[in-house]
Amino acid sequence: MSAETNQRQDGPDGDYDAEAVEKKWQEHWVEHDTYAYDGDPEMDPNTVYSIDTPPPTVSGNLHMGHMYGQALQDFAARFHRMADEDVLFPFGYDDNGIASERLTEQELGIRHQDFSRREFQEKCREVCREYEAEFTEKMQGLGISIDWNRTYKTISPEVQRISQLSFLDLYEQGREYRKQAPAIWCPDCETAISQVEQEDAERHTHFNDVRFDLAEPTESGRDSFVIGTTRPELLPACVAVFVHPEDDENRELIGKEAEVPLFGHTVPIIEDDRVDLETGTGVVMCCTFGDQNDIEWYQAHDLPLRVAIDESATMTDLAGDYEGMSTTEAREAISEDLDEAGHLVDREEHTHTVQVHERCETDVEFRVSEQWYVEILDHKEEYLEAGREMDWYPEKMFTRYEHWIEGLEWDWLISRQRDSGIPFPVWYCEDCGQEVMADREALPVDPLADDPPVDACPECGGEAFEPEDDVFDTWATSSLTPLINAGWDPESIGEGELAAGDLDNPELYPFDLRPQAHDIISFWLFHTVVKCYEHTGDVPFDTVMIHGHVLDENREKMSKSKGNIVAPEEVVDEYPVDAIRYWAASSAVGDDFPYHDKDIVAGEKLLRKLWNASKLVDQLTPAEAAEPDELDPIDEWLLAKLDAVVAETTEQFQEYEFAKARDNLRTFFWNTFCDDYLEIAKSRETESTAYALRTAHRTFCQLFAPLLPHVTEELWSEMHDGGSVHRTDWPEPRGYEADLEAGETAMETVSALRKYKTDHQLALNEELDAVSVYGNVAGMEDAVAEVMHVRNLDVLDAEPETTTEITSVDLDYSTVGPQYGETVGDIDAAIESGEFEIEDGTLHVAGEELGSDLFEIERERTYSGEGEMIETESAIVIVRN
RNA sequence: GGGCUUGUGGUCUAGUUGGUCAUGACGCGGCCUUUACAAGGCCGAGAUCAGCGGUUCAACUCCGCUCAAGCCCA
Repeated sequence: MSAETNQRQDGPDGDYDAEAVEKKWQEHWVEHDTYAYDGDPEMDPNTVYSIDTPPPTVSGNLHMGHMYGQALQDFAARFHRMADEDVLFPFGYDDNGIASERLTEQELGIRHQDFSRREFQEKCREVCREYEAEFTEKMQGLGISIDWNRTYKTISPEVQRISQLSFLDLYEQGREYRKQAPAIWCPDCETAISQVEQEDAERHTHFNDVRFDLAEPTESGRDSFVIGTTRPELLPACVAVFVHPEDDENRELIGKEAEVPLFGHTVPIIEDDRVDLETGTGVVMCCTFGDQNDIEWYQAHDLPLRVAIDESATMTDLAGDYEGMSTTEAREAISEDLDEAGHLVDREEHTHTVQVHERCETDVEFRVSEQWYVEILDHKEEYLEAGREMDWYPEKMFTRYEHWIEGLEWDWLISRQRDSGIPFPVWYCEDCGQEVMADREALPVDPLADDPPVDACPECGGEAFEPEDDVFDTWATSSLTPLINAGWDPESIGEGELAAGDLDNPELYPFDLRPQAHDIISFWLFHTVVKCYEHTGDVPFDTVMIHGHVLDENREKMSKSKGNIVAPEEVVDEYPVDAIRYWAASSAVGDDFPYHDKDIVAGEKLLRKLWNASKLVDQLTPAEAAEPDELDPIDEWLLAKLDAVVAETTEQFQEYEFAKARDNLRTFFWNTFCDDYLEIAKSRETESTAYALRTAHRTFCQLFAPLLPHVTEELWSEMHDGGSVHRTDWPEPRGYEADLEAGETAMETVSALRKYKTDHQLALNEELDAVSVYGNVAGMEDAVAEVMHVRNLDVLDAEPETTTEITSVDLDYSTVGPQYGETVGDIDAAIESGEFEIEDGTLHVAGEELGSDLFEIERERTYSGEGEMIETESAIVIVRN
C-alpha cells in the first residue's frame, strides 16, 4: 500500500483543467507507486486479482488497438483493486524476434547478416531500449494502473532462462522432436515461419501454358499435353505430373512418362483425385515445392526431392543454366526460353493471391529443413477441455478457439533461423548426431558461445559438437507470460505439473484474467494454453476477455496502405484521457467498433458536468456531514436509488460489462443526481440533504473511478479525505428503503411542471400560484414545491373532477396470448374498431370475456375545472396560475 | 471457398428466457440565465430494427436464404 496521504484541499474551483490535472496525477501515481503489487506469496489466491497482460511488440508505435485494449484491462484492474485486496497489473515488452530485428535494421540502416549474432543482438537491445522508454512514457500518459516495478522484456536473461527451461521441460516430457520436413519458409528473412505468420497478398503475374512431350505416345497416338503454371521456374523441380482418375480426356496419360521441357528429365504421370478438374488443363505438375498440395503428393506418393530453389530463393545447380538467378529472374528467363523452344503454348496476364510473410511481405516458399516441433495434435482434446474450463467474455469467442483446435493439421514449428532471439539450448554430436541438452542450472545458454555440458557424446563418445544456431519462435516465449509473471523456475523438469516452490508468486497462478484481441486467439491464447498446460497441468486462466478491433470511421480496418490510421498521440493531444476512456467503454466487449472523435465529446461533457456538479455539492455542504437520525424522504429516496446503482454497477464490472456500467452510472449521475435531485437540494439546506449529497458524491466518485481515474482522483483529493480514491474500498449498498414509487411520482410532477413552464414560455424560476397533485408523493411535497417555486401545493385525496372517455384497451398479451391463441387477432380487431364493452371490470369483446387482470383501460380525461391539468404516468397535476 | 461474428433514427449504441408505445448519446429544430454547468436545462422531430421467406396468437428477438462489413482459416 502506498504511503501517500492526501490532505483535503479547498474544494473544486473554476473550470476543470483536464490537461493539468491528468498530468499531475499520472506523475503522482508513478512516483508514489500507487498501483504497486505487494507480492506476498503467502497471500490467499482468492484475494489476489492477477492479469496476464499482452506484451506489445516493440515497433515504436502505439496504436488505437493498444489504447483500447489497455483501457479495458485497466477498467478491470481498477475495479478489482477496489473490490478485492490486491491486483497484479504488470507490463511486458516483446522485444524478441523478427519485428525488433527489422526495427533495428531500419533504425540503424544496417543488415543483420553483416554482424555476429551477439553484436547484432546488442544493437537490437540498444534500439529497443529507446523505444521501450518512449512506449513507457506513452503508456503512463494514458493513466493505466500498471505496476511499473513489475515489467519484463522477452529478451531479458530471466525470460531467456524461462524459455529454455520450457524447451527442456517439454523435451524431457517427450513432447518435442526434431524432424526434416517441409516448412513454410521466408527467403528474405531466411527462416522457417509458422502457418500463422503468413498473410494474403495480391500479385500480378502470368499464367503460362507449357507443353510437355510424352516419352512415348499413347495408344491413341497422343504425344504431348499442356499444363498451366504461374511458376515456370519450378520446372527443374518437377518430380511428377498428376491427372484425375475421372478425367476422360487425360486418363490415357496415366502410367506414361513425360519429359520436362528445357530440363530434359522424365517424370511419371500419376492419378490422384486431388487434381482440381475445374481449373486449368486438368493436368498438373508436382514440384519440390510449389504449394501445400505438392507436399501432400510428395508424402502420399513417396516422390523424390528435387530442390531447385535454395534458402534465399536462388536457383540451385539443378536449374542448370539458370543456377544463381533469383526465382523471379528465372521465371522470366525460363518462360522466354520455353517460348523459343516452342513449348510455350499460351501466356496471359493473371492476378492471384499468394501467401507472403507478414513481417516483410516476401512470397513464401516451402522448404525441407531440420526443424524443431512441439507435438500438439495428440492433445487436441485436452486443449479443448482447457478452453471449456475458462470463462469467456464474450462467450461466443470460445467457438473460435474450438474451431481453431479442431482444424489443426500440423504440429507447432518452434525453430527460427534468426540472429536475434532466444537460442535453443542444444548441441549435436558431430559423429552420431545425438542431441545434447544444456543443464538446467546453466540456463540461459547460447550454444554458439557456450560449451556443451559434456566432454564426450553419451551415445558414441565423440568429442566434437555442433551448436544449434536456431532461435525460438517468438510465440514460444510470449506463450509463457503467465509463468514469467509468476516467476517460474522449477527444481525438476519433465514432470508436467507444478511442484511447491516452482513459482516465486504461486498466489498469482492461474491468472484471473487474460485480456486480448480476437485476432490472436489462435496465436497467443492457444499457445499459452498449450505451454502452461503442459508445464503445470493447469489451465492458466480463470477468465479470458476478448476485445474487438478499433475500425476507422467507415467501419473499415485501419491500415497503413489505406492511410486511415488514427494515431493515439493525436487523440491524446486533443482530448482528455478520461474522455477517451469513456469512449473506450462505449461498446460491448468483443465487438469491433468505429472510431469517431465526436464520440469522445460525450466524455468531455461528462467530465465538465462532474466537475461543475461537484463544485455545487462542495458549496452546499460542509466537509463532514454526519448522518442524521432521521432522513427526509427525498434524501432517503436519493440514497435508495444510489444503493441500487451500486449493486448494479458492481455486478456489471464483475461481468466485464463496462458499457452497461458506464451508461448506468451516467444516467444516475446526470439525470437522477443532477437533473432531479441536485436541483431540489439547492434549496434545502438541511443536515439530511447535506448528508445525502456528500454520501452520493463520495459514492459515485468511487463508482466512476475505474472509468475516469483522473477526474475522480482530483475530486477525491479536493473533497474527501484518505489518500487515493483508487485504493479505497469499493462501495456497498447501505440498505436504504425508501418509497421509490413516491419518488418517481414526485419527479414526474416536477417534470410536468417544467413542461408547463416551457409550454407557457415561463422561466423555470417563475413562481406558480397553486398546484394540486393527485398521486403518491409521500413526504416530498415540500421538495417539489420548493424546486418549482410553487406558493401553494396540495395533495388531493380523490381524483379531480374530470370527464373520462375510454379510448382504448391495452391487453396483457403475455397472458392473453397463450390463453386465447388464434382469437387474439379477432380481439385486437374488435378493440381497434371500438366494438367492446366493459362491465363490472370484465371486458366483453369478440364473443369472449376477459377478466380485469388481462387488460388495462386507456382513458382520455377532460378537465373542466379551474386551471390546467397535466397527466403523468402515475399522477395528475393541476396548475392554477 | 469454409468457420465465427456484426448489421437497430443522419451517426454511434442498449435491448436479459419471443409479449405489441424499441434505450441512450451525438447531431437537428423550438423554448428557457433555476444557487454549478448555455460546452447547461426543458420540450420536440427523426427507425418499415440490412433484405426476403418461415415458425408462432405474437418476431428486433427463434430458423433458413440473400446482401454488406470484420476477424480467422483454406
